[in-house]
Amino acid sequence: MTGCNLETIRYYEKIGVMPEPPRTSKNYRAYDESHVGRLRFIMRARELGFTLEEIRDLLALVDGGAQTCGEVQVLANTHLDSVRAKIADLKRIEHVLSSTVAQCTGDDVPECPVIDALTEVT
Amino acid sequence: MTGCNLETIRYYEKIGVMPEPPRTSKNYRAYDESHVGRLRFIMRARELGFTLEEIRDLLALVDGGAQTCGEVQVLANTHLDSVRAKIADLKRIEHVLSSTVAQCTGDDVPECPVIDALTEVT
DNA sequence: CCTACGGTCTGTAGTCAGTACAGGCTCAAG
DNA sequence: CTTGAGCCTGTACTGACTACAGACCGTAGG
Repeated sequence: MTGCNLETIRYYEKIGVMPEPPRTSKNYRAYDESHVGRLRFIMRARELGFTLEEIRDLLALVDGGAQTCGEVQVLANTHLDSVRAKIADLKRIEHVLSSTVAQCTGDDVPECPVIDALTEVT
Repeated sequence: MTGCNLETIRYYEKIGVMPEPPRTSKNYRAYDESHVGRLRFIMRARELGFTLEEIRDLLALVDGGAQTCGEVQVLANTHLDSVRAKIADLKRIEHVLSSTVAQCTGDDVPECPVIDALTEVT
């Protein structure tokens, strides 16, 4: 229903972000709509890059039933900051790498600007 | 000399990207200039986001002594592609997240666009 | 009824790139 | 001689899963 890997769901159960569902007589997990909704919530948050720890915090607010927009906003903004920091990091890497690779001849010669950049003594 | 954590160097030795250095009579590792250069190479490559597996490949080329600019360029471009893919991913996340958070009132009310987006049934 | 094939169950081990000890040896300064 | 710091090995931990092993269960076909 959710497209989530089965073992991932059980992992979520083990670390406590998914509740333990009731069992059938044969000990099979019997999920209902509430579990599906919960799992979708987790999956969407994961897609947005939230860690399971952050998701735990979000869920704690929602489960408490007394979450406020302000509280959620703080969590989301913290995460947004870390996403932006990662983008900045990767852009810096992209810049260095692409300008170095651009100097490659790509030929069958041993001299290579990429190797030079990595070997530099400075 | 390199600023690298000691345990990290030993880890690199264990996984075979750093060579086992000769030992003193008291079994201490005795590094020389070549080790320092090697470690700096690894550290620079790590800073550029290369995985240790990719670094292993780069080092294999260099160690063979017969690396060509073309071969290195292929490895670097593959990595560059993955960096660009990550940037695109994060930008998508940044966009969704920032436009959702922008709708927050930040007030002491339970209604929250972020929670709504994560809970959506669609 | 029997068998084969797929599903679920638990539990453990592996991934990546390190970090953090525990328990022991060695070295230099005071 | 003591103290503190360095090094040694080895193991366990992180996050977010994935991949089995070995056992049980359920259904379809013969």
